[in-house]
Amino acid sequence: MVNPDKCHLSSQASGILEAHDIKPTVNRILVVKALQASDRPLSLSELERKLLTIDKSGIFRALMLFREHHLVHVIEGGAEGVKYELCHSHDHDHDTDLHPHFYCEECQQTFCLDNLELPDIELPEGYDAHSMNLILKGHCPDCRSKIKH
Amino acid sequence: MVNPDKCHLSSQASGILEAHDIKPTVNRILVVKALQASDRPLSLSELERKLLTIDKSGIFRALMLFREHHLVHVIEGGAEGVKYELCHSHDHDHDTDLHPHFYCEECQQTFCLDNLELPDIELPEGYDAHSMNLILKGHCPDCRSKIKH
DNA sequence: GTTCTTGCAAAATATTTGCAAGACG
DNA sequence: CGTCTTGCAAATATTTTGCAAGAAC
Repeated sequence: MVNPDKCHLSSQASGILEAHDIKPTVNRILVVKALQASDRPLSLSELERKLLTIDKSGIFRALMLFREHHLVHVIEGGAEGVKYELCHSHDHDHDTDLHPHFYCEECQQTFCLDNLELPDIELPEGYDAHSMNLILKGHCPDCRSKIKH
Repeated sequence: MVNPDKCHLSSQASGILEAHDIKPTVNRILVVKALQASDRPLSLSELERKLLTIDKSGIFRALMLFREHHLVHVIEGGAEGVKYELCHSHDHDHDTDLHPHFYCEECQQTFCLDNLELPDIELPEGYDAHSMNLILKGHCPDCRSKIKH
């Protein structure tokens, strides 16, 4: 659970990192800010393009660390490999704010459908799930209107 | 829609291929049979390991062709990249038999939950989806019992 | 003979690690 | 000083393509 003492700094990147028990180094702060600045999940290579001062291995290691500490979660599917997105929940031990995503096959962007809930799936006896990855594919509103006209 | 004339051979791999308007070559038949023999989706490298006589590029090209002709669909997420699964529907122009999958983080296998339906997601205005990829992650019944004891 | 299919090699992508130098405390 | 972090280079892994030889029709 979240420790309230750790939260009052959360709007700053370094505060977020500390709240997740991650030492806030310069590079890590930049990675968090890049993720904060985006309204959609970003792949490693997208982050590389935005963070020219950091080597990709550094970005990668930051993301792995963030994932362990439940500061980012991972979205698979769509294309261009795995994408990363900041967790917005205040639960620092689990990924509780997962939501569906939409991958546009035209512009190849992944959108968060964060006002939609993940469905409740009744698993067969014996299965034990702790997370869900749901991606819809098709055309986003922008591309759809461009194609029409 | 399906042409009934094309269907009476469908239990044979070559019949399935023809029903999907794919010329049944030796290699393609082998790929179809490998997929038929599996109760779960297979990745390209898993197919490579099963089909030692065919080069991976050949398997890859067969799968791409099958995908275009809606003979396989693609499951993303889990790990070890993309997996392929035979379509079982008789609709040769769309993927209509999609279902959720379960990825076991212990044995790293992907299971079909083909008795479960994909949920109905109410997309926001403007989005237009034609397919859905839903993967649950956790532990499968086998691994779960092994871990317990 | 023309088109289709295949294997091989290699390119293109993506992910991950080793290691030594430097920063931090 | 000892530990943690970083950049660089390189190893892995995965997917995809070019091309020429051979098969199919």
